[in-house]
Amino acid sequence: MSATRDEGSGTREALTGPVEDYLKAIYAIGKGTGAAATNEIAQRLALAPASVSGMVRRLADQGLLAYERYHGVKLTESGRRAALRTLRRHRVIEAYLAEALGYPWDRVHPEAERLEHAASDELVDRMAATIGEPEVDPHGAPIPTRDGAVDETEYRSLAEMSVGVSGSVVRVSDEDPDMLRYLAELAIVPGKRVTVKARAPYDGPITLAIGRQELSIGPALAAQVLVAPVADRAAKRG
Amino acid sequence: MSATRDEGSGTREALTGPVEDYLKAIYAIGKGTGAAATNEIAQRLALAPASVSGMVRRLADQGLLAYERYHGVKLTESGRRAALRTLRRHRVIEAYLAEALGYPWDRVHPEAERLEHAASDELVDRMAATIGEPEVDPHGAPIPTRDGAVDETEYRSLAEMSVGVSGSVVRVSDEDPDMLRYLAELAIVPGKRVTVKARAPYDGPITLAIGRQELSIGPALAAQVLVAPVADRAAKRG
DNA sequence: GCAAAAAGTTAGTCTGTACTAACTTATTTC
DNA sequence: GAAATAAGTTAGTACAGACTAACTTTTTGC
Repeated sequence: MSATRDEGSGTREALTGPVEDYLKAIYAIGKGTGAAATNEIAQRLALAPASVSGMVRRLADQGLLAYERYHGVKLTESGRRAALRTLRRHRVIEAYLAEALGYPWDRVHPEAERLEHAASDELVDRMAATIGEPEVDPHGAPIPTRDGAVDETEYRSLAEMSVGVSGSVVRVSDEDPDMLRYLAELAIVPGKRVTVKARAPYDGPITLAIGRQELSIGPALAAQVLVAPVADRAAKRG
Repeated sequence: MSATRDEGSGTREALTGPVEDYLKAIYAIGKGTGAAATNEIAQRLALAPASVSGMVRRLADQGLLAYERYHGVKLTESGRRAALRTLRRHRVIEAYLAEALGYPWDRVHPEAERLEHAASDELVDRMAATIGEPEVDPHGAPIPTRDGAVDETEYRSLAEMSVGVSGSVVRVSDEDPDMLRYLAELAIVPGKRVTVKARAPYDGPITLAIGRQELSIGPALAAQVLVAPVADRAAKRG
């Protein structure tokens, strides 16, 4: 607490790729406000925990994180802004690749993962404008605005819905290409209306109605599909 | 010549950004075949010559360069291929930014300079396809094909043309935004027909006819504008 | 409430890419 | 062809970001 060095001015110098990745990971874990554990960060970034300890210290020195030894980290306001800037880049790029360049939705993620560190704000804004300022990326994740506002609504997953309840798919996890292809095959994509028809005990399969189709998926998959509640008269009519 | 380590296999591992920059610079200096001097590379990349000595050694170890101490470097076949891959990325990206996203031609270069290291081959190919497989970038530089073929025609610059001769502007240097804006103002852009009307002695201004306009530019600027010869009947009719 | 397990940190090392300062080789000039 | 200059190299250092191994702190389970 001696506060000798005056860091914290550091908000304008461009961040490196790895730094942006740390901030994104911490944001994702803490959902904006919560704390992130060293091991969780390490796992998400596929790094050794020791590497995270080192980096986290540096980011705290730069005023991007609040860090207390042995007790995880939280984003500061400036860290949060930086994370959201990167998230915006990532999602705008994903949306642009899909819309303007015909990328299939299972392949936008890795490309965006690299481009997000290289694209300028101007480029990202032009991309967004070109495809009509989308509000979500191809997987349904909300795109932060230029000034760092995001919809942080928490949705429930298909795995948490009771039998008989209907909902509208709003978002699916974007990182596993195989899973995305499978979901697309099943027509489980953002915007679709689904109803939980049955749920087998002991973590068994969940049976869904989508349009006229009925199908079953495992609970692990169901947990990756986020759903918004829907006025339930539709649930009765299937 | 003991050939203990088997390098040279190294053609498939992705190259780092700095490595791609070195290869591009060496290609640009040697125009594909010639040799590049340490100091020239250093100057082009804005690095200390000592740094270049170090990197050049490593690139030679990887089989990308032929290097003889105190005597500069040359690209090997594999180095040349890598350089052309980066050059293709760069120029396709420039063309795409201008065509598809409305970037002004004086601002595509720095953006492409960063994106060229992050974009996948697939992305670059999709960009090229989307804008109709262009053969040149916005400054007139030829775009290498997927399999590494480039038009290496050497054109003469406006500074080298004799009075009375006409030509068609094929290419301008792409690195100085101010210069590009000025050239655009003067309508000296690829495709334009120009005729050298006069040339003042002692490195004085060069007077050109472009369409109905007549204007003078300094020899330094003229040297940055490459021109293809044109059947000279047009020269008389101005 | 203490031992075992889990989580986190430090210490020391490595690689890539840069730097400066000092030295060596090549080229130019008279 | 030797001295001066230019060009290029080595030696030593730095920094970012990663690693493993060994240690410390916190949490958990009985």
